[in-house]
Amino acid sequence: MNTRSEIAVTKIRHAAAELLLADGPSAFSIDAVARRSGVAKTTIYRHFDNARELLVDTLSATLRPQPTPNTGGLRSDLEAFFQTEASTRELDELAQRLAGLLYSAVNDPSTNEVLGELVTAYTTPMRTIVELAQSRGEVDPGLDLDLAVELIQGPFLFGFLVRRRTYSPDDLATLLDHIVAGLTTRVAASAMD
Amino acid sequence: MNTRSEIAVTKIRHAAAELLLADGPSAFSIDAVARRSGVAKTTIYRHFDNARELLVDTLSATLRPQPTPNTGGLRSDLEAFFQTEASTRELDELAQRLAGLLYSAVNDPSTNEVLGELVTAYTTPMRTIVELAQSRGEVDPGLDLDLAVELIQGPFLFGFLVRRRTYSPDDLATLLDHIVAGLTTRVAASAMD
Amino acid sequence: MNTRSEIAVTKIRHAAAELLLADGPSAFSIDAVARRSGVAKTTIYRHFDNARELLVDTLSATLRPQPTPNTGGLRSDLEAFFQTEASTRELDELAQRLAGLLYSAVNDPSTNEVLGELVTAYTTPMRTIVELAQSRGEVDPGLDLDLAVELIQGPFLFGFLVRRRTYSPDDLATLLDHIVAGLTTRVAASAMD
Amino acid sequence: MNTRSEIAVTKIRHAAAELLLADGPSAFSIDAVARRSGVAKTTIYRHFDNARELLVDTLSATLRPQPTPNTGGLRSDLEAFFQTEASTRELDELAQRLAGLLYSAVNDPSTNEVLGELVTAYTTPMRTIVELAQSRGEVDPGLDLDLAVELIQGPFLFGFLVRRRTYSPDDLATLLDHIVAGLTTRVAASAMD
DNA sequence: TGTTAAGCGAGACGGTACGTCGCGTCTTAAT
DNA sequence: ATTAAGACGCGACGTACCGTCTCGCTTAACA
Repeated sequence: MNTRSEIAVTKIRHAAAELLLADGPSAFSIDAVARRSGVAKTTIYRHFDNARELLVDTLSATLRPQPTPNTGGLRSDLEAFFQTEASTRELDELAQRLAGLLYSAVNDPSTNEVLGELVTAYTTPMRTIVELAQSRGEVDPGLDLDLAVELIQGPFLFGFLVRRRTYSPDDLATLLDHIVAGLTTRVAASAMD
Repeated sequence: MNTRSEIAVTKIRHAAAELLLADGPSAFSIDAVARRSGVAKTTIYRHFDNARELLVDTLSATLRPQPTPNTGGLRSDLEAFFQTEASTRELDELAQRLAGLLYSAVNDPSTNEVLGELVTAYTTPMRTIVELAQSRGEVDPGLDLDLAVELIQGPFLFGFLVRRRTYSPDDLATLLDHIVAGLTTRVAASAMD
Repeated sequence: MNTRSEIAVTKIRHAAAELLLADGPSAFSIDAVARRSGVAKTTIYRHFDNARELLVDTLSATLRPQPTPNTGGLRSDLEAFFQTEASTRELDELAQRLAGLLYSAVNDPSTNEVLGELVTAYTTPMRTIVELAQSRGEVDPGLDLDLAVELIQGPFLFGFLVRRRTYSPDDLATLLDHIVAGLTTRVAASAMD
Repeated sequence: MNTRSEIAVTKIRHAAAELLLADGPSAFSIDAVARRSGVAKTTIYRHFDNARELLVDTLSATLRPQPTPNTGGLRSDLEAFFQTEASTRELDELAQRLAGLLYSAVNDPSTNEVLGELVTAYTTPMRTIVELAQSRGEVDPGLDLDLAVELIQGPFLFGFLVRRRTYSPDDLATLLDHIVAGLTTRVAASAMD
């Protein structure tokens, strides 16, 4: 398909992504995208309701899910997952995009829906890792997958987004050790509380 | 002290907080603050370098650290900490402020410093909780406090900021169970990696 | 043509002229013109580079050249010209506009060009009067037209702008008598100096 | 007298004159004068009611009257007067100051009074020149001195302020020839008109 | 010789205008 | 019917200057 619309939208998306990644979110504006893409502002607004929507579209386009490792063990799956992750050097850009997305989502319900879909897509590999561990008996099959994802991803999110830190291999190992220990420990029925 | 400056700054801060909490961050602007506070725009700029700075000032003013519980055990300390936290209903506002802060910090170095101080202030109670647990022998005294904080706070941050969820008492208990299990498990020297 | 631009520019010019004539130049500002005209400030700046340019545009729009009398004689031509002129009661306003224009021109090169064009337009009738007198033999055909204009208009400019005076018919007659006498006298070759 | 007030006023005047002459009227402001003079803004306002007053004070301080030549003849007196004048290269600055003064006077009655005094002071030499010519019989003793001054100074004012031109010696001679011719011609009783 | 009041510096205040940028809407003409 | 081109109203941005207003500190003159 090469309709005029599609060509225009493609140009818009390219220009938007370039602006966002090269010059940061403060350089991102409909006017700037129009200038850079050569597409008229009117046309942009025909395809994106407002600036936030284009921003979110662009942000989410740059957040690509990880592949799902399958090494046969929880600990090594997680290592594989986060090592790939940790090898990325565009952590700063990623943080910018993620923060922008969270900020938009928190202030705008429709963006929040987009975020929901993105989170689903993004956490699917992790859910699969946990499900495999559960089927292997490493993890309590009764453990809610959402909770598991939070237990695993949460510490990294905190370090990444709040502390803006990176992990040394030692730190990464320690973190994973404790996360895996927490996950694999069978826990007393919490209904006692 | 009741100098003219201090009166003006107080008025500015009040108006800024009102605007931010009542009408959301999109209603926040220097002009709006000037109008609402009755303080001249010039005066605002005399005390705050730019709009972002006033925004960050306002956001951080509304993020108040938790008290540090001391119940004699890690698990019960955490319960106390998060139950207080969880009982709050202004989670949405808190999320907005936090996301705004993270978003600003990620795009502006000077804001990032402010965030750093805030994080320090905010995580101090949690560090104390962990230190007490270490002195009691519940937690490995060799565990880095930053990592510990990430292991504890991370899952909640993920749930809170990314998933925008609240926890049922059961979920909360399960989460704490696994977190505590992870923390209290002595872990083999990670130098093996 | 009734394009949007032209409508806007017309509104701007009207409001600017009203402000300038009614409340004086100190009441003239882009913001005030925007308020009164109902045209957005942005739009004003789209058509006028800055406040001074709009001011000069407005000042010059209100300076309209005189018609050229042709009575058959220099003296009576001048009488006709200045009687029309002298009958005007908006001398004060005219002085304001003229002084504003001179002041702007003297401090800004681009305004000076505008002034040059205005002066050309404004002195054309007088040049014609002199040329006719030269063709009739009343005035030395070798006399530079610029000098002639200065000789004629200069005294009135001085009285009008510096002295802020008006002329009684007697005074006017005396002035014209001497001016005409000066012009019609054949003068020795000035190369003697 | 070297009271504190006088020292302050002197500093203010110096700074004001420097600013006005060096950087032009657009650089002239109370704040700038305060900065440059080291005198507090408060003190400036204690001695000058407002910015315009200080501006006019400064402008008039830089306009110094010419000496009165006395060569024994009208034509040579005028030559002497205007040659001195014409030799000055600060014509541009003079034009700026004069235009500023006229502009202020035309828009503010109290400034207009100041202008009146300045004009009187400035035209006194010319009045004296004419009076001498009248006593010599060169000029009609019945000619009003104000009119005479306008006839003489007017053409130069026009050329100077409106045309921003300078005169070649030839042009100057021609101008003076015609002016003198106009002045020395006995004119029929103008009551005929 | 002290005391007191005027004048001073320092600088914040409310206010208005400046000129710029981005938003989202609208109109016109070309494709 | 869709697009390009670009003006429009709106409103925030951050800056400069206006003239006013405390404040203490310093002088000078008076008691």
